[in-house]
Amino acid sequence: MSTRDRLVESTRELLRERGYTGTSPKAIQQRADAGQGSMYHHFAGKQDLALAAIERNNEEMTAVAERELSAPGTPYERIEAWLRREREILRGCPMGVLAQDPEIVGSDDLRSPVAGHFEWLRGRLRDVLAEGDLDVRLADTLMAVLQGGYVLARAANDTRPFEDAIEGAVGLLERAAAG
Amino acid sequence: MSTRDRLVESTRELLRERGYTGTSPKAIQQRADAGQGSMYHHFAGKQDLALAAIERNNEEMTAVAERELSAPGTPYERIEAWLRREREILRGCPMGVLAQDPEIVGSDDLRSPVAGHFEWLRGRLRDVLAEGDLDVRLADTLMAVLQGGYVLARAANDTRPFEDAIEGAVGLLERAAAG
DNA sequence: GTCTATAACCTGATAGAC
DNA sequence: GTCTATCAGGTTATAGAC
Repeated sequence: MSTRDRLVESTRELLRERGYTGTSPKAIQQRADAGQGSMYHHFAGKQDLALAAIERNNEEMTAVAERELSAPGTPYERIEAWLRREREILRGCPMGVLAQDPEIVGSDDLRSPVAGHFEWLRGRLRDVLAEGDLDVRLADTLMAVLQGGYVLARAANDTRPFEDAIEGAVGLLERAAAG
Repeated sequence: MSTRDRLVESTRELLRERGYTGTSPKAIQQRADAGQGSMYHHFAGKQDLALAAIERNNEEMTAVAERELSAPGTPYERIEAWLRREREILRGCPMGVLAQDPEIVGSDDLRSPVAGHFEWLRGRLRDVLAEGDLDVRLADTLMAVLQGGYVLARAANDTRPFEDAIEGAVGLLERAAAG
């Protein structure tokens, strides 16, 4: 792995663990085993590093969700599979934690790529919901259950609130899909 | 307002605007128009200030939710009223933003009071759901829709995802309450 | 209760040698 | 590409005078 790649991977890990505000260039360098000069050779600074990390997150997360949402099965089944996918709940959602960081929310340059991922997902979910004759506004409801589930689980330091939130949503959706 | 009270109110504002990690004692002093020595006379440090701010948030938010959930009306109507209450969406939930801050999640001293608020709300919602013969796990689902709605809205810098998430949830809940 | 001084370290970078 | 030196300012306090 190149120094550049190690810097990006270290940034991704640290952004998820500590958020943008809580992540320093120094910590990134240490985790990547790269020097100060090396880091500033490859990237213009902290924001530039974060943008590269967000782009990688976006690529990976989009690929995973697309696989589930375009799999064989009914619209309900595909959405259920996406909702129930195993997640590292207490580590937080790699994109969601960024969407909550005040410094990211306050900067259009940093916020836009995060917003872009959620826009893509919203659109993709709406397609599948429409295919199943379901209310397309449920795209936001279901995405919110996931993001809020992370919030509640991390507050409780327990995965249970996340799991209950998902099961409750699956139950309601099943009813709507059947009806 | 006493210096002490101004310090607590300034801390509440800053925690909501910038999170725990992004809030410095210096910024609190400046907003409260209090000196360094004054702040350290009233509080042991940043964490102590945050604990006082979280406690005030808890008192206020508990009172507001309790009013809605114990109002006259059917269980469905009371939950709908709570879900649809007007909120300052793009400022984020005062408790939710704390539940997402890595430094808070990583410290039991800071996380516990935040967790306590959500536990209270979960219990109160379960009471109302049970009264309406609804699945009590929906307490977490509905709380998650709210928290996740904030996340999506702030990512988009637009209240629409929050509003759609809530409307979708109200629709599903109405169906379940009718069924 | 409030003030100023001091501390030791971190922050996010820039400069220029190698 | 990577290194070390340097920088102005912030961070989270503690100490002791007033």
